[in-house]
Amino acid sequence: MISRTARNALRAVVHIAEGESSGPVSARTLARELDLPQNYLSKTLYRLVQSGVLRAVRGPGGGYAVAVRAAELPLGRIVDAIDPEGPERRCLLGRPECSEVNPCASHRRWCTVREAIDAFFAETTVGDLLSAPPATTNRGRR
Amino acid sequence: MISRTARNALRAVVHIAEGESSGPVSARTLARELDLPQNYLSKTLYRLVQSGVLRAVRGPGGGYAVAVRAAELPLGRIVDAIDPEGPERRCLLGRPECSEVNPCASHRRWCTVREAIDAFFAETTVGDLLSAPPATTNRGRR
DNA sequence: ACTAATAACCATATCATCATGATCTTATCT
DNA sequence: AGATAAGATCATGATGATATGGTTATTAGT
Repeated sequence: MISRTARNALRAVVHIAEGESSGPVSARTLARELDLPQNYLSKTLYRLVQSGVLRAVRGPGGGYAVAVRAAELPLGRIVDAIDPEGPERRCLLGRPECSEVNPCASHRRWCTVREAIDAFFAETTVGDLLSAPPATTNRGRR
Repeated sequence: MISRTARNALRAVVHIAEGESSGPVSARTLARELDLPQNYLSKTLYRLVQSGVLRAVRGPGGGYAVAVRAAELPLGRIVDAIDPEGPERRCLLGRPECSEVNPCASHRRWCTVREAIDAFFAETTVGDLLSAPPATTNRGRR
């Protein structure tokens, strides 16, 4: 569905957004807390910086911070920045000639599914994933 | 979404089902007509035989035939036979603790999407993909 | 029995993704 | 200016999916 790297990116951005008030989060800290290799994560974070999702602050005390308000950051924007090709756009059977004008029999039904997926990534934001950490006491946030 | 191998399997089964009346189709013929490497396809077909989707006939004049009526063969049965793990069942963020009893914020919405996908593969059959080949005259099948 | 067609199987190569380790660049602080 | 913390980048290795080539087993026809 989405690549492993993209899932890591989602986790990272959510984590960064959660610690937003305590200043930028370093790749080192992130790597430890998400249990991911630092350099691999670093590359992912860099792509997010390039695509404008994150802000990078260099030097001591630096790290990464979200560049967009979490509530206005759809998950799709993160996934698009990471997954090279985006989700498969072709016909399920790979029929090249299958399109809106000349749909194969499954095309219509498959489109419905694809639209549900697209809607999810377009409408769910990082903000939706914040807070309410299940196992934590939830003292009147917001 | 589904692996490339699974997509090849779908194409193969559809192709075999389409030529059902002319007897079994050999791997060689299939490979040529689908433009796939024969041995790779062969392995895929074998898995479909093992899972009861296809019937294999050995010896001269042999080949593969569908073992189930196309209209009663959901695409999911083919995909399941090929894709080792099946579709990702975990939380989008990979949170291990995220489940029905303790859903993360995106869980509910994501489930909706997953259900749409599951429904597609459960309800769309090979029969739905047969016939109506766009460029062919469609003389009153059924 | 022999031959040929065909599926079944095995060993290896290729390629993309994922991951690791080392090094370079930039910024802050003293 | 020098030391240090941090991001950016490069080169390489590991892993799994994909693909290839060859070998063996089974069946049909003669």
